[in-house]
Amino acid sequence: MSRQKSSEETARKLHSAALHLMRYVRAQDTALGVPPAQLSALSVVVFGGKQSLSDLAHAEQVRPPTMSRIVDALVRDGLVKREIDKRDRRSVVISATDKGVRIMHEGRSRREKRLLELLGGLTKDEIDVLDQASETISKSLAATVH
Amino acid sequence: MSRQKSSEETARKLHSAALHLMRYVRAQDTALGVPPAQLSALSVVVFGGKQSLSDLAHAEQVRPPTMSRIVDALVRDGLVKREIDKRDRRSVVISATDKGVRIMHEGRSRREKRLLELLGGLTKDEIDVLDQASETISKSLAATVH
DNA sequence: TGCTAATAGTTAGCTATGCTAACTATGCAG
DNA sequence: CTGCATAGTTAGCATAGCTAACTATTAGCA
Repeated sequence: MSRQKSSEETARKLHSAALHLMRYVRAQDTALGVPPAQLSALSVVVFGGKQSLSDLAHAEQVRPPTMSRIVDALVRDGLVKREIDKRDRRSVVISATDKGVRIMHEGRSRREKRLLELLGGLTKDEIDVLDQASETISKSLAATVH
Repeated sequence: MSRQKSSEETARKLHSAALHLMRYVRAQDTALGVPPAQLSALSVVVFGGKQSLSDLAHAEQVRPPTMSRIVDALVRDGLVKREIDKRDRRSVVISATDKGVRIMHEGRSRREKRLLELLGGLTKDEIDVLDQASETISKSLAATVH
């Protein structure tokens, strides 16, 4: 029987757990040799498909000039392609190259492997609790429009 | 009745939930006017007490030159004090000023308020699941030495 | 004791990443 | 066709990460 926890205490523990978990998985990314902002933008393009620079900037919560420069670096390193939209020549369409897709999949696999190592020492019940908690968080965040 | 989930799926969901949760709470920090690396270092000093620059760099997982510059900015803005250690004059001791403590407490309160808003829409059972999940993650991370 | 090695920080200089302001090019409304 | 709106880029600033090289201090030991 679990005693009643205060929401305040749960909020603090949740914050700490999420903070350290992200720090733990992000450590894997350095092996790819792609800096964090570029890697994050690349993941949006690889898993979300080709899109405009504005859309990409919005998805990553940065301003267009910041994303423009991140795309510069990704193009320079051959991870994405930048093309003018034929229907609106002001707009550019960013899409992943084969190399970009390959690197992103390697990155995802590394991060998942790292997380699976962590889950490896847990019981089925504990994993089920993590699964439910993840659902709850995602659902709450989706409901809180921002 | 929950069906059997694969660990792979849980790992992906957990990663996504933690990523978006951190993005959500971090958005509160901009109101403080203290950049992210400085705010994070300040929290270590405020909640962990006075310590050397090396200890601080280690806690934040950055190199000493990086932390030296972050401390420069915090000293410039009057949030921490930098003093020479009397017992080892090579070493410096970083401690929070009253202003640093005040700002950090305000930041923590903002983040917690934000998280509590999120937890506010949940049932007691759902919060209990989040509490257990947080415990499990923290325990696993502590057990995995790195 | 006095030389040598180790340790703690800083400085210099590079890259990356965030911003705003100001600009160019294109599209749209009338 | 004129004028405003929109998409992106350029320029310039601040922050934050790194390594290499430096200074100052301490510790080890022959």
